[in-house]
Amino acid sequence: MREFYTITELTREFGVSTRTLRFYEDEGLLKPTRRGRTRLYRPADRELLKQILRGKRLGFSIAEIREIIEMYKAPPGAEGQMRQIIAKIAEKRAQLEQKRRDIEESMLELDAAEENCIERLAELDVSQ
Amino acid sequence: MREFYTITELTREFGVSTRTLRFYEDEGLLKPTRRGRTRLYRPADRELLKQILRGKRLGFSIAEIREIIEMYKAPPGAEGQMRQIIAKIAEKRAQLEQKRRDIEESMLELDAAEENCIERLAELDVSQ
DNA sequence: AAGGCAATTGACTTTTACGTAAATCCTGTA
DNA sequence: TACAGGATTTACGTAAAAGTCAATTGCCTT
Repeated sequence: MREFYTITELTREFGVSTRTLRFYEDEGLLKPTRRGRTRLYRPADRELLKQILRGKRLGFSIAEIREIIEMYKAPPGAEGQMRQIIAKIAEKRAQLEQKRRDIEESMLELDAAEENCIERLAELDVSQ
Repeated sequence: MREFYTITELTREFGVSTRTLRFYEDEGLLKPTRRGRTRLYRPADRELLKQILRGKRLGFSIAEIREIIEMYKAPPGAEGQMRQIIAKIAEKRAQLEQKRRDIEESMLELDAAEENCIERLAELDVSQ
C-alpha cells in the first residue's frame, strides 16, 4: 500500500474536485498532513474519504457525516460517554434501516413499472 | 379510503411543511385538485407524496425524483419510447443497488464501532 | 355582519455544498 | 535562472430546497 496520495490523485480516483477535498478539510472531515503547504493524504485519509462519499451517496449531509466520523474517532472515555456513543450508533443504524426499506419499496415500484412496459411491448408486437 | 386530504392533514401525517407541499407543486411533482383556491389531495396524490419523500430520504434530488415520476406516468408510447423507459428503469435500479451496497458497508462499520465500545465498557468494568 | 382562523400567493432570505476566478507560491527541468 | 505546471489561499458566486414574512382571501361561526 502506498504511503501517500496527492490531492489530484484522489480527485481522479474518486471523481471529485480539489475544491471538494479542500472543502471537506475546512469542514473538519479530512486532515491530510503537509509537506510544506501541499497536502499529502495517507491511506487512512483515503479510507475516510471513501466513507464520506458513501455517506453522500446515501443522502447524508456534511453535518451528519461529520457526526458519524467524530463518533468513530471518539476517544475511549467514561462509561456514560461510551453509552452515549452506543445510542448514537443505534440511531444511525435505524436511519440506515429506513433507507434499506425505502430501497426495497422503490425496487418493487421499478419492477412493476418494468413489467408494465414489457406488457405494452408485447401488445405492440401482437397488433403488428 | 378517504376521498380527499387537506394540505395540513398531509403535513401532519408526513412531517413536512405546507411550504414544502406547495414547492413540490411548483416543481410539477404534485398536482392536487382545487375547491376554489384551496388544495385537495386525493389518495393518489398522497401515494405520490410518499414516493417523493422516499426519494428524498435516499438522497435523490427534486430533478431526479421528477424524472422517476414522469417515467412512471409516461403514456404507452411507441416501441422506441418503451425501450427508453426500460433503459431508464435499469439505470435507476443500478443506483439503488449502489445505495444498497453503501448501506451494507456502513452497517458493517457501525457493527465494528459498537463492538469496540462494548469492549471498552468491559475493560472499564474490570478495572473497577 | 363581524370576527377568527386556515389557506393562498408572492417576495425575500437562508443554508448547504460546492464552483470559479485571481493572485501567489513551490518545484522540477531545460 | 527562467519558466511551465501544479498546488494553495482568498474571496466571491451560485443552484437547490426549502424557511419566513406579509398581505390577502375565503369560509365558518356566533
